[in-house]
Amino acid sequence: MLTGTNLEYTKSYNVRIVLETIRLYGPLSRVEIARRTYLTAQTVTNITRSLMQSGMIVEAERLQEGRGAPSILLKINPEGAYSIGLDLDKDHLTGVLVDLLGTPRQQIDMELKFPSSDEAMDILENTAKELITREGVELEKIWGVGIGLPGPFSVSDGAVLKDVVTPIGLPGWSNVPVREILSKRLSLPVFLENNANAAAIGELWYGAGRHIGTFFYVYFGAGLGGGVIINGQPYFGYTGNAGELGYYPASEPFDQEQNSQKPHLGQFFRLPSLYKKLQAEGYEVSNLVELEKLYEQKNDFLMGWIEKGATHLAPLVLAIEYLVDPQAIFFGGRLPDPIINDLLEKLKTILPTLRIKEKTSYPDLLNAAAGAEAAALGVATIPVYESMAPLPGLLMKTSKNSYRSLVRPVISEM
Amino acid sequence: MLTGTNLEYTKSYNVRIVLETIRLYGPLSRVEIARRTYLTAQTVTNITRSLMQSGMIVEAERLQEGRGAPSILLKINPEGAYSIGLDLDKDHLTGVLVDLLGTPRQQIDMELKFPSSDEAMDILENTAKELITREGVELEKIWGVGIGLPGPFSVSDGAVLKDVVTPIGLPGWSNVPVREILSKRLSLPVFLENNANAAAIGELWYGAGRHIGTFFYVYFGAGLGGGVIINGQPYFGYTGNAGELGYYPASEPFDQEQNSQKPHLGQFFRLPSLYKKLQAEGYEVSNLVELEKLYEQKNDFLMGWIEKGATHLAPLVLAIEYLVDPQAIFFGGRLPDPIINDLLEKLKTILPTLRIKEKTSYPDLLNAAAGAEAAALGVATIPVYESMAPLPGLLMKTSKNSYRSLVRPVISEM
DNA sequence: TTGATTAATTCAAATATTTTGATTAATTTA
DNA sequence: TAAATTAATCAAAATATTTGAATTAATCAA
Repeated sequence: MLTGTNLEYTKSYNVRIVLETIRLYGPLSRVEIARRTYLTAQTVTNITRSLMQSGMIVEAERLQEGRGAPSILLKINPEGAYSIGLDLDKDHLTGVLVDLLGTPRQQIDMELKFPSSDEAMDILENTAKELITREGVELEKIWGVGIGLPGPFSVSDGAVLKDVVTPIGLPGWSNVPVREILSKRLSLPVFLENNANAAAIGELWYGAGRHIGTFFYVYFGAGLGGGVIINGQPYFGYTGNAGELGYYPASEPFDQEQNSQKPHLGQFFRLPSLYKKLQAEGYEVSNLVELEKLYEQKNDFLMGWIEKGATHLAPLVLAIEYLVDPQAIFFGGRLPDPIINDLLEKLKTILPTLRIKEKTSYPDLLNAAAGAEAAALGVATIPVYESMAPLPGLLMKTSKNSYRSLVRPVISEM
Repeated sequence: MLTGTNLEYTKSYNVRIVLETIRLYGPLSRVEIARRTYLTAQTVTNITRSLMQSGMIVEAERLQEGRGAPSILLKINPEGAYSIGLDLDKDHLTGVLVDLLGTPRQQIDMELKFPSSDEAMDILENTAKELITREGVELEKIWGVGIGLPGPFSVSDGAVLKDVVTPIGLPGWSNVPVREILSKRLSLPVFLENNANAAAIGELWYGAGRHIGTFFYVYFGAGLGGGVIINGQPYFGYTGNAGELGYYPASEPFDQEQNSQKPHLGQFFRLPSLYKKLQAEGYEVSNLVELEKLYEQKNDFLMGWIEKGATHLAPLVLAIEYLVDPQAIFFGGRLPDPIINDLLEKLKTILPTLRIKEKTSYPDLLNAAAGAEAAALGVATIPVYESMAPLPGLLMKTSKNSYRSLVRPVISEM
């Protein structure tokens, strides 16, 4: 898979480069795009012409500054395409329909309790269809459906593309061909991703990651997950579980129920487990709104939980710092914003006590842009990312040009 | 830095793809190269013609199998180019001159004691010149000089390209323009790299990494370092210190002298510190040969040291497994081979006790191909890598096409 | 008001590289 | 010995970018 390239591939790549430049820095004039991409103005004219014909971009106002002909600004057409994201976890489903700029147009939330794979397929299908109906958009304009599932996955054959999944967090699921089932039922391209990676991709494409190329994303879902973005590209690891820090061993057990398993970090951040502990203390908390309310009351037990969480997270954050050396570490997902912020503050005081002082800069610890629906927005960006991002693999003559295809795939003897 | 591409870039990339295909799988016929790269036979003919003219490849024997015209096999010409690697550490210098196939032609070893930057510049210059004289090769055929220094580096301005360095491990060094000084004195391109990254690049280019795209390299030098290879590309991290696990905090202090610093893993694996401990126990050991001899005697104290080392390394190896998820973790550098092997065996028994059982495959723990001179061979490959590797950045219209340039560089507002 | 200047965009031709189709050469097979 | 097969190459076609000139639309200065 060490393949050459040609003009044809060059073109499709340049189209995406132009599109991405407009998306990130637009509205921009053709000449300005040429200046930034080092393409010629003529090439940009050619490319933008076809992009306008396909409705992906539109001309905006003229910009008059100084002498000469005023430039015509180009911008992404939000209605140029749509995408659907469905984030499924042990205890809930969030579905969103977004436009080309990532703006949510429709959203559906649902409480669940460990759905079986058959139940889940029906729920996912119906939610997608309901979103499309509500927005009243024709099927051709929808680029695809991204589906988020809780990682890690048990990958039986080492396949990088996870079409058939066995999510460890969803009991009873075993080698479910999610992609095949739903793409057939919905007549749309379907992409599967673990929700931590999805949240990271969302942050990369629409959030602060637009201007940060290398970051780690710590995702609070039903448990604890992680996603890695390296040089502007999602990084999945050899088995597809890179960044999965939920099962990192901990020194003490956190969860009485799950004492069959060795103690690990994900146990601590399991929301149902936190609710149960709070209920044992006499606080009636069973959802995020109530949790945030309790936090606003500066509840002692909750404060202690956050402090303890930061203490347990710190060594792993340090390992991320030393091993991955990212520009930033984002924290996001299904915890109330103020609680994440508090956790970050506490981490920021703990980390310096652990570090051996020698570097001049350390990764920023940041609260992720999208809130509780981060994963849903994240998976919704995958079809868009797949169609729009200037993936380096596009320049090579390989048949698979997925966002999951590697820059230089593992070399195999032929 | 989101740049387009064109035919010119396409060509230089295809040239490297052909070269790399021959290097990895050669000798190969033109048609076979075409089949593997998805280029046409005609294109391969054109490219190989110019590669033969520049002396990088040569025709080998004809291969007669079955009907049709026998194919003419092509292979890398070892004498097509040479490269020099100089690995400097706190206590030694290793210099090698290698040919295009990475075969060492000349080697120089030297014991040192914390050389000042001025002393080091002289030693490096003289060693390079001596290597060239001994081999008797003309300067034009030498693609460059790679210089390995102990990481981590203090990067004052966040520059990714480390032309001016302040290695923390070499006291007295401060913002030394190593690249400028030595490229002037030697009239050759000079590349700087920390020796763990260099060893990893060496393993990638000439070792087992030829067929493993994503791996971590744990490097035993004067202290403990690490290098990361992701999808066949060296990964450096945002500050250039990715994989630097030497300063990861440890639970107990290992080194009485350095008790001013907080305890960290690098202290444990410091060779001088081990020698001192052994001497305190009454064993006269002060170099690698004597250390290996002691190991062959199954010395109790040394065995205990290895066991303890494995115990302290295990949680970090697990973090690599969870965060980076590589196909393999290599262990190499300046520890005798049998000791590394022993350490690996012990790690392999400790790790399963730490893991929460849920994955079907784990990274292979492997002894690196090159021995004590891994870092020197590694830095020697950098000029070759820079000239030959099909770096994805080559396809983009950026001025800097170094092996350190990113696939999709950090996006900056213009 | 008008012509000169400036800058954005586009048309048309040139350029460079890959691809396509045909040709030549070398070997095996019947 | 002729047909079949495969490797390698020649020559022409195809395709995208680049180059250079032309067009368009604004400002500036007399």
